[in-house]
Amino acid sequence: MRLVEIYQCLCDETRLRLLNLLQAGPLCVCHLQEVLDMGQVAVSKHLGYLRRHGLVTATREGKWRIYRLVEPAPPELRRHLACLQDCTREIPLFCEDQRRLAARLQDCCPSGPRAGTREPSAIHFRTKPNP
Amino acid sequence: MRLVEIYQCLCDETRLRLLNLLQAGPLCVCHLQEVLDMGQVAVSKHLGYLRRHGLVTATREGKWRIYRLVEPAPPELRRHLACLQDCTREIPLFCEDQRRLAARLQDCCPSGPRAGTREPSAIHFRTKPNP
DNA sequence: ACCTCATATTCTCTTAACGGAATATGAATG
DNA sequence: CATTCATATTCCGTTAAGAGAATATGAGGT
Repeated sequence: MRLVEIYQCLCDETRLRLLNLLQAGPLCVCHLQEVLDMGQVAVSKHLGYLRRHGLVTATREGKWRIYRLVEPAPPELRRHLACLQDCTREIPLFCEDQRRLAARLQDCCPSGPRAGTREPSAIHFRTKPNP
Repeated sequence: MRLVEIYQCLCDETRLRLLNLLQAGPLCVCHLQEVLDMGQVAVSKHLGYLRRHGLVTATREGKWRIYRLVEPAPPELRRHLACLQDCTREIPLFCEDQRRLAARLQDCCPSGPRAGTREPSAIHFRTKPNP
C-alpha cells in the first residue's frame, strides 16, 4: 500500500468519520449513514473509495453489507490509524459520532454496546437496522 | 489546524518529499528543486500550498527564500509528521532524497552535512546554492 | 414470480488540483 | 538604474473529486 494512497483516503472529512466509527468494530452501511446523517449515495461512495484503496473490506450478511477495517492492516496503515485515533479522541465531532453510534447500537442490540464486534452478523439478525 | 487540512497537505507525493527533506532542517527552494528534480513552478506551488495551510513558514534571506517546518507545530501536526517519518524511513524514494540532499549540502557547505540547521542563512551566504 | 429493502452504479454538474509556459516581483549587484 | 537571480503568480488545459438524482443489482420475504 502506497503512503500517498493512505493520505488520499484520509483527506476527506466524511471518510475520517467513517474510519473513526469503524475503529470500534464492523458496521453496516445504514448504521453509518444514520450516524453521519448523510445521503445513502455519499456514504456508499466513500465506503467504496476506502474499499478500492484497501483500507476496509466488505462482506454480505443477508441483505446488508458489512464494512470493517482491513485485517490484518499493513504496518503503515496501522500506524496512521493509531495516529488518527489519537487525534480524533479530542475532536468533538468524532466523539459525538461515537456517542450516536453507541446509542444506535443500544436500540439495535441491547445486550451490549458493541455486541456485534465478535459476531458482526449478530447486529443485523437480532433486530433490523431500520425497524 | 483542522485534521483534514493536514491530510490534504500530505496527500500529494511531491509534498511528502518536501516535508521529508524539511524534517532535517530549513532549506531554500533551489535546493529542494534540485533534489526533487522538478520544475521550479511545481516546487514553488507546493511550498506555497504547505505555507497557506500552516505546515511550513518562509523567510527571506537575501535573494533566497528559506522554508522550514512551522515551529512550534500544533500537536496533531507533530504526531502526523512523526508518523510520516516512521514510514518514510523505509521507503527508497525518500531515503534517496535525503542522500541527494546531504550530497548537495556537502558541495554547498563542506563544514558539515547540516551546517545550516542552526544558522539557516549560513547555507546561502557561504556559497551560492547554484554556483 | 413479484416486491421490498439495502446498497451500488451511472450520469451530470461543479469545483479543486496539478503541471507547464509565460510573466511578474523583489533583492542584490554592477 | 539596469540587469540578474531566486522565487511567486497567472493563465491554460487536463484530470480527479464530490454531491445529488435517477437507476440498477441482488438478497429475502410473500
